[in-house]
Parts: sequence; C-alpha cells; structure tokens
Amino acid sequence: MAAKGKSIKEFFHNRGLKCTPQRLAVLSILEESPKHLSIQEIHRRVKKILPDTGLATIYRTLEILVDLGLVLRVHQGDECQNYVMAPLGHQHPLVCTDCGKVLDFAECPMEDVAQRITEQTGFSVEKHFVQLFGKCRQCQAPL
Amino acid sequence: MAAKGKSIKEFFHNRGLKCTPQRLAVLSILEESPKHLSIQEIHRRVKKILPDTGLATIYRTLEILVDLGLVLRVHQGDECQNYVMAPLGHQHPLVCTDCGKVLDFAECPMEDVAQRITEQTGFSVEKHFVQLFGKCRQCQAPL
DNA sequence: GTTGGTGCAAACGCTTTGCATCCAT
DNA sequence: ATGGATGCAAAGCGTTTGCACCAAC
Repeated sequence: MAAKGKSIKEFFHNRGLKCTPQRLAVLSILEESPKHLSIQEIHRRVKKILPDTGLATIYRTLEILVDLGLVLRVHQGDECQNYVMAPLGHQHPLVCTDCGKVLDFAECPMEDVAQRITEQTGFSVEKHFVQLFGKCRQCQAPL
Repeated sequence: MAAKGKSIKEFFHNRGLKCTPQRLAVLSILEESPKHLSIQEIHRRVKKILPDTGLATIYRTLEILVDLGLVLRVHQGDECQNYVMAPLGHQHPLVCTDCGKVLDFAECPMEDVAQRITEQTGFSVEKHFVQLFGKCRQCQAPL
C-alpha cells in the first residue's frame, strides 16, 4: 500500500488513461472496505471526499476498474451491482451474510474438477465463478 | 416427465397457488431449453403458445418459480436475468460461452473446502454459488 | 362465488448518453 | 495546449405496480 500511489498512476498511464482524484477515491474506498459495496454506497463515500462527484462518474469509473481487473463485480441473489477489490492471486470471496464482510480464500479446487469434467464430458472449462456465503467468526458469536 | 402434469399441479396447490397455463408454459419452455434463457426470450416463446401473455406475467411467474426452487437464476457477467430449470440434486451449471447451452455436473468439491475453511478461519460456510464457463464439445469442433 | 392471476399501461428507478467544461498530462 | 474525464441533466429502458377483468378452484 505504501508505494501504491505511484504504481497505480503508472498503471493508468500505461493504458492511456488518466489518473484522476475520482478514480483514486473509488479505489481507496474499495481498498478500505472489508465488504463489497453497492454503487450508491460507493457514490456516497466518494462524495465525502469529493463532494461534487456525479453518479455517472462512479458508473464509468467502476466499468473501467473492472475491465482493468482491479475490481470485481459480485453477484448475490438479486443484488448484481456490488463491487470489491479484486484479490491479487487467484482467490474467491467468502461473503458473510450477516455483516457483508468479505474474506478471501486462495484454495481453489476447481482445477481438478475442470480436468475431470473435460475428460468425462468433452466440455472444456475456461473459467469459473465461485462465491461462498456463510457467517464470519464475529457474527457467529453470541452478542 | 410423464406424470409431471399432475404433480406440478399439486405442487402449486399445496402452496396455495393456482396452476395457470402461463405458469405451465414458462415451465415447459425452460424444461425444453438446453440453455438458460433471458426474460425477453422466455416472453417471446410463451407468446407463441399464449399470444396475449404480458411481460409482467413473465416477471411475476419467474419470481415465484425461483422462490419455489423450481427455477434457477443464472448470472453471467453483465447478464443477470437468465433462467434455467433447477437441477434436481445438488448440481452446478456448466455454461457454454459460445452457444449458451447449459450442462450440469453433480460433483461438488465444496464440502471439503468448506470444512477446511471453517477450521482455518472460523468462517462457517453455509452455501456456495458455483458456475463454470467454457466451450461445449460442439462449439470446440472446427466448423 | 371467491380469490388469486393476468393484461394493460402508467410509474418508477437505475443506468446510459450528450455535451459543455475542466483538468491531468 | 489538448484530449480524455467530469458534472449535469435529459433520455432510455428494463422492471415494478395499480387496477379492472378473468379464470382456476
């Protein structure tokens, strides 16, 4: 996180994109949030830092960040517009259904499964989408 | 599928719901489709059988069918309003990104993973959402 | 005969778009 | 300086809702 400022800037520049305060704000908000956020919530938080930010900018920014692979879109039942920072390696979200917090787990059993599916059905698996839901340690604890 | 007509009817009645031609039409369309369908596509097909069917009915019907667990909502990238018949046992969809066809695979490695996650993090996994994407045998074949 | 279901059309709300302005480079 | 990014407001469009009528029970 320390040298992130510079590398992010380069990251944008290398792709012919500008590094704007709005984009940095969205990134920093997602980075600091343990749970996925809705577009509305992201907008609300960005406006605390940059009060004039329009909702359209949030939409445009998130689209770019998802394209860049920095941010992940999370689908949960009816809720299809939630976003989290993309984990660095290959990981999957572990979403707490109580508090909405998101952990990650790196272990991925899908490679093996994919292999077997290809052998059995001829279907070649190219990607997978996995999300786990449950209760985090705190939310399990009696209050 | 033979004695389905009667059991479906009872299925609705047992829940205080009526068994209408529109609901049966949606079910039969989903049953006969190997791939998931969008709301618009379902509407189009229902109208071939019942020309006066309104779009609102499709929305209302799908919501009920999903609640009943008969139908599954599929999320694929930006497309969040696609529906397939729910597989009977515990299965996961295998979606072909070319033709949209959906196969199922019953093998589920998640139980083991869930166990290990609980041991390592204290997070208790209650459910999981898994979708695989790739190319089915036909779509891999050279044309 | 009841009551839930349907069709229609209007309302709604989220998302996208056009355009003038601004600012990162 | 200049082209991409932003803010604003309007347009667009998928989804939901209200209500009168209809049909399953």
